[in-house]
Amino acid sequence: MATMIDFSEPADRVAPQLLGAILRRGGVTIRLTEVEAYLGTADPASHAHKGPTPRCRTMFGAPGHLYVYASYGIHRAGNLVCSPDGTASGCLMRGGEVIEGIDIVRARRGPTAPDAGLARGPGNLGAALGLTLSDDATPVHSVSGRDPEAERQREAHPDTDLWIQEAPGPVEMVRGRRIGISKNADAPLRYWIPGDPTVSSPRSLRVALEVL
DNA sequence: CGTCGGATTTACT
DNA sequence: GTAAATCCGACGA
Repeated sequence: MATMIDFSEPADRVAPQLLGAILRRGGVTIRLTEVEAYLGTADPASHAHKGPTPRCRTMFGAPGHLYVYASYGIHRAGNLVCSPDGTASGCLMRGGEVIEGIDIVRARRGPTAPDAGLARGPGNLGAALGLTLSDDATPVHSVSGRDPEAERQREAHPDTDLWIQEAPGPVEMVRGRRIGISKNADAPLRYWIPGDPTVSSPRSLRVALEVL
C-alpha cells in the first residue's frame, strides 16, 4: 500500500518524499521537481531562525500547512510546513512541472513563459498555484497515491483546496547547496531531480553533492 | 515611526 | 554580468 507523506518529520527528511510528488490546487496539478529544506531555529538561513515572528509563525504551527511569504515584494513563495506543532521546519517549493491546468497557469504567468518554466523557481511556482499571502497557513492534505483512496479523502474534505500525494513511482534524486541565501548556504539541503528541465537552478549551481 | 534587506525574476548591456 | 522592479516585515529609535 502506498504511504502518505508524513509532514511531522523534520524538513530534511520530508524533502526527499516531495520530489515527484503530485500537488493539486484548484484546477492546477504540479509534479514537484525541486525543494529546499529549512531547519527552523537551528538554521541561520531559515525565517524561523530567531523564533516565531508574525511572518513565520506558521512554520511553528502544525505540520501539513502552507507557509507563504513575500519575496522581494514581488513574488509569493510557498513552503510545506514540517516538524511537530511548536517546532519549525519547512520545505520551500522551488520547481515543478505543470501536468494539469496549463491553461490556468498560462493565464497567471503570461504568454511568454516556456512550458518548462511555468513553475520553475519559487516565485514562478507560487504564481502558478495562484498563491497570495492570505493563503498562508492553509492546510495541505496528504493522501495516498491510490486513486480511490485519494478520491474518498477529497470527498470527505470538500473545503480543502490543497492536496499532495507521494510520487507514483521511484524517483531519481540528488541534493546539494541551497540557492539565493547568504547564511548556511553550504548545507546540502536542496533536493532535485537531476536533468529535469523544470529545476530552477542555473547549470553552474546544479552540482550534486550527494546522490540519494 | 524610519530604514533596510531580502529563501527572486526579468530584461537589459 | 548588471540592474531594476517593488513591498513586506524585522528591527531599532
